[in-house]
Parts: sequence; structure tokens; C-alpha cells
Amino acid sequence: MARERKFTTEEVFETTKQLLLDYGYEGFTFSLLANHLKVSRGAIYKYFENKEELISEYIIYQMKVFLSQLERINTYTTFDEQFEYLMDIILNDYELHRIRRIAIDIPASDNAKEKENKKQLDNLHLDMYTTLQQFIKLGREEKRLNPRIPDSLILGFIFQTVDIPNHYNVPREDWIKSMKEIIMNGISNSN
Amino acid sequence: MARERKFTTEEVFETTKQLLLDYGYEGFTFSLLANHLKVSRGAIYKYFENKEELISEYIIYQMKVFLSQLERINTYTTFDEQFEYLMDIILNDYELHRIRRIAIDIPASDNAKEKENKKQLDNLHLDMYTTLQQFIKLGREEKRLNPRIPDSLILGFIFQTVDIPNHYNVPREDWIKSMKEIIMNGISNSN
DNA sequence: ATTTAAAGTTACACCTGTGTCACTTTGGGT
DNA sequence: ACCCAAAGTGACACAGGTGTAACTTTAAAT
Repeated sequence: MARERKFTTEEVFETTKQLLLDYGYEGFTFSLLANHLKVSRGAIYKYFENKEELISEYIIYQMKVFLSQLERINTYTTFDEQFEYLMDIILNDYELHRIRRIAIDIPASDNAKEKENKKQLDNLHLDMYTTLQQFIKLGREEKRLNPRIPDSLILGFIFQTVDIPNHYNVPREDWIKSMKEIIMNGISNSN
Repeated sequence: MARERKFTTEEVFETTKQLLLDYGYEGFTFSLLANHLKVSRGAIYKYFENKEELISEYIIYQMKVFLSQLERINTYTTFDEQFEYLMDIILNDYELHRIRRIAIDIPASDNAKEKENKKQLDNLHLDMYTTLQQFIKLGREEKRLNPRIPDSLILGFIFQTVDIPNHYNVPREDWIKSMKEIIMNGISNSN
């Protein structure tokens, strides 16, 4: 190495995350990022071709972290335990799922690297889906899940629900508890 | 009137809706809108000062339509009937709620007209909330709702759930049915 | 037929983000 | 001490969106 770096890739990702949450996909620019990293715009181009590539690499990075946590779901044997664990890791870093949705805005490109990233991300999603599929299968075997509701809706529902904005800043523990209850039993009175 | 208009306000709103859904808030531009209306960009400035004003007026317009439907919820007397009706009108035009979320991106402005629009929209939201509050009250009185879940979460949950993307294009009727079931009873097996 | 005012067009100046490239700085290897 | 390659900077040309204002078109009113 010839010269000390002023910023690490991790710092880029961390700042990117915050800026994406604060300014949204289109509001996020290399100028903004450069300012926050206290570095010139040109420097970032040394590592990322453009905004799309940076964001998709960030998402891949985050997705890998999430997947490594998700895979440990199999250390639990019952559906209820797995469900608890799943909710915990999702809510642990629930902004990620908001950002994943922001990332949908990334326009398709014919750039080779972009295509490669897209492919990798699709594979990661597939991994995630496969793992979750097993979780659902277990739930169905244990007859804990409503057989009239298809797998895809169950998963969509879980990820959608954890995105409910906590406007009134209900304490984290209470919030998680409510989430679990509402996902399992809806809004109706179980009595 | 001195000359026939080439486009109506309704056409603007209809096109705006579609473009917002297709391109998102930042991807939506006056040039794009003008092209789709087959009109020059300048013409639109005759009616709307800028993109923010146009969108907030569109949202107000849509919100009023929704509210006029929502208020008819009181023609139903039981919670179950009201719930059915609510789900029907929400899912009837569920893109609206996605757009309402897009509209959150509109930056605050100190422009007078903008402030006025913001205020009006806040009032409409308040109206909506008040009506829905009564719906929830009825549900609690009938003991149909889980008393441990706060009002705000119930409402957030309903609006969040109807946004689940129907990726697999489940037929409308089936989809609505699943939505109702999952909102009331969650994913668990009620047996 | 002429007038008039609203509707629409066009061109201009401006701003902001993009991507690139020649340049400078830095610090480890020889 | 010197070299050199990686790290970082600054300036440039470019692209696209913005808002405005002078201009043209159109049709209703007189």
C-alpha cells in the first residue's frame, strides 16, 4: 500500500446507510457522501463506479450479514422458538428492510458489473427464501400456521409488518412483543 | 375561456399517479409529465408552480375521494360489516396508499401555498383518523379486537398490510379474502 | 372582423449532479 | 534518499431538470 486510506469500505457503507435512510435513493448523491466522509468526490470513484454500484454492493454486504444470522435459525427446533428468533434478528436492524425496498428503485443497467451484482443479490434472496421456506414448512407440520394462507403471503406479511413505523416510540421490548402477537394472531381478540 | 385546453386537471392527476408509481417521487419530472400529456412543459407551469405543489394537490384530491367513501362506513352497524367495507375501499385503489407513502418524501417548504396544502392534508388525515378511531372503538366495544394492541398499531397494521405486493398476481377476490383473514387472525392456525 | 385574454410554445439562464483525467500527496520498498 | 504506485484533489465538460418570460395561437365576446 502506498498511502493510508482516509476512509474504509465499512465507513462508506455505514454512511451510505444513514444517508439513504435520511435522504432516500434519489436524494443520495456522491457529493453528499463525500462531504460526510470528509473526502473529495473523486476519491469515491476510485472504489465505486457510480451510485448504483455502490448501493448494490452495500445491500449485498448487509444481506450477507443478515443471512449469516438467519442461518442460525436452525439451532432452534420448534416453530415457536424459530419464530421468536426470526423476529428478533429482523427487528434488530429493521432499517435494512426499508433500505432493501429503497433499492428496488435502482434502475436496471447493462453494465457487466451491475449485472453480476444483481445476480449475486438474487442468489442471496433465494438463499433467504429457501431458509424461510423451511421455517414455514416446520410451522405447517406443527399445524401452527393457517393452511389457507400461501407461503408467499406469509413471508410478505412478516416483512411488511416489521416495517410499521414506530411513530409513538413504543419501547423496543414492548414493540417486539406487539409485533409477534399481531403477526401470529392479527388484530382480533383471541378469546 | 379563450381557448380550449389540451388537458384537464383530472388528466394531469391520472398521469401523475401512473408516473409516480412507475418512476417514484424523484424520477417524476415536469418534462416526463409534459411528454405523456403531449403538451409543452411550460404549459403545466400555468397551473402548478412546481412538482411539490402538483403532487400535494394530487394527494389532496385523492384523499378527498377516499374520505368520501370512508365516511359511508357508518351506514354499516356492526364491526364485521364495517371491517369488510373498509378493506374493500382500501383495496379498491390500493396504489393510493403507496403514493401517500411516496409523498412523505416531499421536502418541507416555506412557500405559502405549500404550507396551506400541507395544512389541508393534515386536516384530511385527521378526519380519516377520527373516522377510523370510531371504527376501532366499535370493535373494542364488541370485544372483537385484542385489547393489548394499541389503536395506532392496529391502524398502522391495516394500512401496512394492504401494501403487500401481490407478486404472484393472486386473483383480486382471493387476495382480498386472504387480506381480511390475515389482518384479523394473523398467520396462525385458528383451530 | 376585430379585440382580447387565456392557452400553449419556445428559448434562455441557471443550478446540480455526473464521470473523467491530469495532477499532487503520501508512505512503504529498495 | 529515491522511486513509484496507490490515495486523494480539483477542474472540466456534459447532461438534465428548473423556472421564467417573451412570443404565438386560438376561440369567445363584442
